[in-house]
Amino acid sequence: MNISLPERPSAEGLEAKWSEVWEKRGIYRFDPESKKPIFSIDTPPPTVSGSLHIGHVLSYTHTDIVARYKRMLGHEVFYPIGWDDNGVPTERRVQNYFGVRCEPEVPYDPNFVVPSEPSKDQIPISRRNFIELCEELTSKDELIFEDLWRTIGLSVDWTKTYSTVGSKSQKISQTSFVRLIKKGELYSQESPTLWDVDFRTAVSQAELEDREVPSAYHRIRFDLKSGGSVEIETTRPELIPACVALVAHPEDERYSAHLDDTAYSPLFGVELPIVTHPLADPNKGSGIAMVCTFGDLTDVTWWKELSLPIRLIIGRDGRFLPAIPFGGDNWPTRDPKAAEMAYNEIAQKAANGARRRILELLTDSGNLIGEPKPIVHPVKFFEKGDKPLEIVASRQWFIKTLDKKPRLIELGGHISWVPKFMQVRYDNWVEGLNSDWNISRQRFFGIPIPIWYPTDEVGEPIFDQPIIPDESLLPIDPQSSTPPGYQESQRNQPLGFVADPDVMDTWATSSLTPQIAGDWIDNPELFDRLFPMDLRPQGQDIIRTWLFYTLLRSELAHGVAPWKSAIISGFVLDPDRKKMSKSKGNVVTPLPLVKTHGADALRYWSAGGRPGVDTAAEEGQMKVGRRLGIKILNASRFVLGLIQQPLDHASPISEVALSPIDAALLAGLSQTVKETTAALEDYDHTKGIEVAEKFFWEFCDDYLEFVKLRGYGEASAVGPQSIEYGAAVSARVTLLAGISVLLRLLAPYMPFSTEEAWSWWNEDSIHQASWPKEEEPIEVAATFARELFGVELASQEQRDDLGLLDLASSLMSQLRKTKTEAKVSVKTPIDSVRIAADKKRLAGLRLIADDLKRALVIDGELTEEELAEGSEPCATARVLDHRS
RNA sequence: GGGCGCUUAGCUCAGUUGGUUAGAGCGCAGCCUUCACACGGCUGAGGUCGGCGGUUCGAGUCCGUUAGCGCCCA
Repeated sequence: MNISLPERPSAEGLEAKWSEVWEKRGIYRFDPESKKPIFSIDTPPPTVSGSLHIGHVLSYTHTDIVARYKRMLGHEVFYPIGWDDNGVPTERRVQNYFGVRCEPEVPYDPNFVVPSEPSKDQIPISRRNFIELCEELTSKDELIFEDLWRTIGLSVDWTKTYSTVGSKSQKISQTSFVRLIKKGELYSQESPTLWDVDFRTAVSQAELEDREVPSAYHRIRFDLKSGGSVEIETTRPELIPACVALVAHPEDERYSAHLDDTAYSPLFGVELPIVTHPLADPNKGSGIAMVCTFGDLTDVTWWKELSLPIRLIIGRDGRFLPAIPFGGDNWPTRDPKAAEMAYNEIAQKAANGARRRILELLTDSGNLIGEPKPIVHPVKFFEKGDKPLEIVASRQWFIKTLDKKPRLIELGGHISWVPKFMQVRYDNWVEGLNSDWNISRQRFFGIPIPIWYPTDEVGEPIFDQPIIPDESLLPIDPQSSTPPGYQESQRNQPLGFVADPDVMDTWATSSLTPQIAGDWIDNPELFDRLFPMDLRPQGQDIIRTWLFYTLLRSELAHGVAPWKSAIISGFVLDPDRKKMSKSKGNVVTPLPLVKTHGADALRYWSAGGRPGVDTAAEEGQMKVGRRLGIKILNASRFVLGLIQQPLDHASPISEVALSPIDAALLAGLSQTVKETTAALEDYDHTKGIEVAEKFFWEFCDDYLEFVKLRGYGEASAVGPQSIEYGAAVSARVTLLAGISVLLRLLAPYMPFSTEEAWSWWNEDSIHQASWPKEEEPIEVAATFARELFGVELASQEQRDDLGLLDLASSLMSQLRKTKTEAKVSVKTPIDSVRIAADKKRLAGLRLIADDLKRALVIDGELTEEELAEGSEPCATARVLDHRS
């Protein structure tokens, strides 16, 4: 054994030193040729255009702890990482960062240079220029993330990094798209679609959020053909021109007489049937409501189930259309002229402006009854948007989802959820699904939908005959490649073709991370060995998106759940346990913290966060982690330094008896191995470090102090007793076994300080060392005895039948207290100790008395008193105070 | 409105199948210049486990109810 110790151990600079060495040696690289069992991890690709915050450290560290543990356990660990740089967040960041915006009509400018300062008015640039800027910025952002990951010591295989817009992702995503069409699981349809008017794109159910918004009920009178009138209440009077019917509950007798009647919309005079539907709430307002196309999702339901006509008045920019053909087939009205005049007042206006004007007109016409009733109600927003969603009719691609709800819930049950209750979130989400998954996005930076459409004689696309590329052609961008059988000159021409202009929803690609990372298309043999993957770690906020969609795609492509286990992390809260948000300005960024406390310290804090439990970003915990790291270095240095001390023995000796307290320590160590391992097997990393750390501190504070003088042997400067060679060997090999095992137990948590300490006496990385087994402490001690001292251990048992560890701790603590109370140093000798304990403990005492005397400098007599069985041991002592 | 989680020492949390005096770390106080560590060590003071009711020989732990906080869904 070659021991090489630093003068003074330091926790500074370990991150840079070791991450470089690890990378150079490639110790985290996945070896597809390996015969070891594979452990595969489907890591979350972070959105690199988002800001880096401490939450990233928490969950990624949890995953890394698992990866390191499994690696030491003897698995070939598949642990890649990706970047999710696809989609709206990146586009928005590029717009703000460079001061540009994408205008697809603008021609490509190969010489375009962004201004040094982002201009206030966004410069319109071509789609291609825009995408180039997206690529430029994301690759910069990726480096920032990668740097953090390396600094906190994630043991990912950096040769396997992917991006969700990269060509491999594009190939896999488009291949899946094409296969789903062929399987009949993907269809396109012109249908009402939730629409963000600012981003001008469709959004899916998973991207919605309800926000409480102030509004008001307006009571409005509709005339009836038969004479008389009915009154409805609405929060959106501006949609009156889009009204297609009035609806009441089937059992509401107030309106049953009117069912054959026709109503006229105020101002526009459009003829409206009066219909019934169970969703009409008799207790809401007047009990009768107007159905518009479309004000909300209930309107969509009524429109669909009651086969009502469609009257669209809001365009994709959120403004009212310039003109409506009143009096035509679709807009029968008793007064087309008046309708047109009224509509001209709101044409081209946005929703709020139109509402104000309509209310004025209704007041003038006498159709507005009473005062508006202010309310606050939930309104659907795109989670990244600022304006309420509108519903427009447009053509979109959908993945069939609703018909799979029972199967998806069943598959959720095949996954082991950590913690278990997170499964409920998933179940609730699936049960509440109300639409198929719309994956078309009218955006620019993303994976193109790989479809063209033939055009008819006037150049209109024939949507129900999409031109689907052969898989072998993928990946493609239909905007720049020509479909088979066509010339490029036929693009956008009558009897030619057009490309589908849209890109896919980000989730439509990132739901394929197991397939992308595992090289599904190009390396199916490897993919089969990796999939289903062992572990999916992720945040609770994306159960309905990333987790759900990945499960859906796995079912569609493979018919199984994509992972064996899913570990769901909680949120990181600020130090005051408030949710972090940019607007509150309480976002904690990780880099300054790594700088101050070190990577192991941040990891230690992370390890304290249990799965599914929100965790506060507490610097206090990081300081504790820092201290643990330093303790690991110092304790290791001390033990190794002790081993290096010469140890003389008079006559050759071939066998050494393990001292009872040493056997007890090894027994405790074995128990610690057992408990730490069990915790990690359960993905309970918090329990794991708790157990290992507790024993480590006891090892340092009690055991080490207890036996260190014995370990010095005759070289000991303190204590009058002569120490046998064998007793010194016993202490030394036990101490060394202690750090050997404890360093390894702590290695997944504290990779830098354990590696540093390990490197002083080992050639290989601790992260490639074997995870300790329960029987290992004694075995390691025996090996050290043989290798370092040429002796065999007489007894090969690790046992603590008499509770010697506890007894030693308890007696030391009591005697230290005596010295503390006497206000003397620990070195001050003690005279006349009297120890009262039960029979068993007194027997134990005799086995450790010599160490006790040495450790606490007991000069005088040690007397015993026997107590009843079960009594706590009690030490009374007198200090020889030389100062008095 | 429905669902899930949380409520234990000043702070952050642990408490396995209900079983004697409820644990840890931080912080705090006091002590110790101890030859691994002052980026340290030792010792100590802090809580009737949110409220109420019940089951039980016995409840932090089980049941009911209520309040507060957080999250998810509508």
